[in-house]
Amino acid sequence: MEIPSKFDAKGIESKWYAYWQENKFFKSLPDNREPYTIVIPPPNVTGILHMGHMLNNSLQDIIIRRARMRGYNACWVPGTDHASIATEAKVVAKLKSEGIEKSDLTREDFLNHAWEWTEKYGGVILEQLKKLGCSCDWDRTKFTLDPEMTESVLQVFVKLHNDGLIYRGYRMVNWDPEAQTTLSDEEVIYEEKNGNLYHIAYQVADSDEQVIIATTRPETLLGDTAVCIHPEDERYHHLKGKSVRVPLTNRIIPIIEDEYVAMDFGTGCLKVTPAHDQNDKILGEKHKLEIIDIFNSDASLNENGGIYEGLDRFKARKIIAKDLEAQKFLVKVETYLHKVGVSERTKAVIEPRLSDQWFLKMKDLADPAIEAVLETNDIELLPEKFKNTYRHWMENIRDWNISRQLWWGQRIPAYYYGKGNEEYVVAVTPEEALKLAQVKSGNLNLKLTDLEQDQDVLDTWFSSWLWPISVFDGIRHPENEEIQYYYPTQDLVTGPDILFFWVARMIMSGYAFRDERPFSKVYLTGLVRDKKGQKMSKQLGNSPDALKLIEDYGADAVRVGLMLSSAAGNDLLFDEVLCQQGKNFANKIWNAYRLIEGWEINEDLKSPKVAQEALDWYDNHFQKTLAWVDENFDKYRISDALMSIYKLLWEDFCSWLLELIKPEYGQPIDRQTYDKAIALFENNLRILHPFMPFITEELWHFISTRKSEEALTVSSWPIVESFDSKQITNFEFAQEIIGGIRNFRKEKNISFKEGISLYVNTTADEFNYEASILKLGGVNEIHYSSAPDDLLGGSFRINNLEFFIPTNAAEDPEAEKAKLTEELRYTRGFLASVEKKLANERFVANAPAQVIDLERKKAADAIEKISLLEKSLKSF
RNA sequence: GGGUGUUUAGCUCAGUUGGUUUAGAGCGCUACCUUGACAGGGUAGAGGUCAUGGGUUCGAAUCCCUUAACACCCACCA
Repeated sequence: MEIPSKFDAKGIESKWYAYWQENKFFKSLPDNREPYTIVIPPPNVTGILHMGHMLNNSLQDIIIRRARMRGYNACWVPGTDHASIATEAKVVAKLKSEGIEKSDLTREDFLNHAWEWTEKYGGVILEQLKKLGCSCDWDRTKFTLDPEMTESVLQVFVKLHNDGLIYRGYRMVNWDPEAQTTLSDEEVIYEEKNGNLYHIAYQVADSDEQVIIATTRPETLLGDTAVCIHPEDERYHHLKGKSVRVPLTNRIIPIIEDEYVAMDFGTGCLKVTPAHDQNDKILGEKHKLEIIDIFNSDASLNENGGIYEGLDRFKARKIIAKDLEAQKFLVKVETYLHKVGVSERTKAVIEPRLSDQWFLKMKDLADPAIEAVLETNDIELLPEKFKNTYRHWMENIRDWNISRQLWWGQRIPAYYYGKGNEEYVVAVTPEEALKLAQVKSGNLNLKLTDLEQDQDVLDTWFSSWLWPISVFDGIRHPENEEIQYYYPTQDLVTGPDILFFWVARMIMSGYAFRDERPFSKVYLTGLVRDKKGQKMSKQLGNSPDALKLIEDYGADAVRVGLMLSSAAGNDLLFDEVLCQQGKNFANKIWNAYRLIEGWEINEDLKSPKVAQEALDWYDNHFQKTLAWVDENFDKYRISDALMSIYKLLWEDFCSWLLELIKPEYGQPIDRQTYDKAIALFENNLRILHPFMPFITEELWHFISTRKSEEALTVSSWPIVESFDSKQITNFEFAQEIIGGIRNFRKEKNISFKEGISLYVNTTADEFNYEASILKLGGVNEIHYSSAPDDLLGGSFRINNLEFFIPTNAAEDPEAEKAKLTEELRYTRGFLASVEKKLANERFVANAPAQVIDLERKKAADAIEKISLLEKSLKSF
């Protein structure tokens, strides 16, 4: 088959992906091989591929492809997440654009719209992963809202509830007024914002005196139910037991004392609004204060807002500030930099709000998860620095608010049969709930229609924390073959931003529901930033279109581009030039094969010495590199592994090996050299395949006609054999000599085509790779002796050998002399530093013998070189 | 406010338990090469007081402390 002169990535990618799929190479079923399992971090079902996904999934693909080639039963489970708040927000926005309000729809209607949306856009991202080359077992694709997945979630809820770990509580939660739902603490991001600190005067009841209170939120004074001072604050001693009048209202509220108040902040006097602040709520409980909730669910003021009812909170703040000023209650306003919590999804400012929510107790779940990561090393976090972050969060873990006031998600399986706080039951199905309710209430006449299911759904992460188990149906059927075989999985590759959201919770669920770790290694990638170091985001518009990159450069090139500088845990500064580098690399490999393929084979030729030398060296060098690559893989240093393969192919294989075995132009090659070169090239393709699956598969099939079972993707990863490092060192020396010759030619302007002679002051037996030096140095003959004194030419030195090359033209003696003088100066300086060390008695006494010997050898070599240089200089 | 991490060539980063020719790679840069697989190429070269100041040691980019800058995480200070 004729190989095209240009490598066309686009043309071959879909071809090979289809081929892999048709042959079910990515499909995995339990068998007697050892499993190697990765579950994908499920992207949002309606999401589209961005740079973070590309990085993350390229890594997973590289790891799983190598595992497959190493003979493991490799299983990469794909899927998507329903992402309740994000997806619901998108659906609400879409309906709004059509003039439909969510509040006008029934729950059922809304869910129909949501499913329609999901079916339309869902899975787009999975198709995009295929374009990237991801070798997932697509038959296993899961969605967190699949019926089996949902059932698993509900079973877990019921179990945890029955174990007393899930409870219902009237608590202060983070309320997102835009999405109209609560958020977990992790979903709130604190942003530094410039706000105002309003100093407001509260009139002391039955007195002319005022107390000044500083607040950032004047509108909440409508919900004030006390003013608090520190019991030891002498400024306010006389106010103990008195009351104040809330400005703008006629309410009289007590002055209470509590040590919670910081005397040195603001005025040392605090207004207490138990309905709208976590700490105020605690104070309120302690001092049995009234709770006045002043907000509607959209954060507009409710009937408790009096004349301000109906106003949005920010509008109300402005108007109230104005009114306070008009009525002389506003003493002063300072600008104040403080942190404001906003919703991760909607960016709306979070409102602390009291409401009934479901919580999961975390302490008991956390203990085994702490032990696994920090004590037994059952689970390894890479890079290790995340252990500290993990420890801190886990040791201070708080109960998890798992209810969301949304419709898109798993509805909480709690069924109310009465109005009382405890008049509910929890069960996976309504039928089971009914039975339980009949027993609990003692009313056997209860009917299904008497039950009312909780309106809330569960936090998305309450389904994804089961992911490694539920994708193998291990919740519903803990003994099934799949979960027994594939669980625990090997690696989890994800971003550190979801270490708490997801990773930590999966670890907890793993021990809770299977008594075993969910994975053994967590590879935390960095963020993808642009080359200026800014985080890539839609808002900034600095994120390249992932698919366009693949289109422009090819999937292999983009993968290489991403991997070239992405050490674990380090942010990746992405620049398109990296993809160009990847593309150039693909081109290089392509052309390397074109060169070999173009050689005509002559069966009668014997293989030349230079080819034997070179092939032998490369064989050894390949083994050495392979060992290094394996070592880097074991340490999850994927970019280092790639870089050594990159250099192996580009420099060692193309620039050295191929140049050495290349026959003269138009001449045929011998069979032995050709076959060996092909075999070595095949090994190159094997180790490159996980990184660049498409081009390597393409070339693999060009090399010979192969049956499907001989596809590269299911071939084998080479096994490290022993290698002769002496040979490698010897060749490196030959490379230096060749470099010296090339440098010499350049300095003296001697064309490569012009053959030269070489004199060297050593014996032939000490000289390895002679044939290679002859060929790549363009050397006609080597004389193993010093050059005759009267011969015109120039010299250079490698280690303590002196090389001399005769030239026709007389050399510029001054230049030659200057060069020698400079070399001499350097070598003397070097010798001096070594001798200084050796002269130090304590060094000789304390350093290991090896180190001292080495220093002595350095000194001896330097002395020898100095004498060479001095001798040469004398001839001027 | 607390914590963690980073700081090595123009850029992005290695530097493996302190000693391997007075620091390495890739990219970029410079010079030369219309070489027959590849100009998306070849050959060679320049470029670093290892952030700062101190300390430990025979010996420090590597260990300890100070300072500075940056990044991230956590936290209820109105």
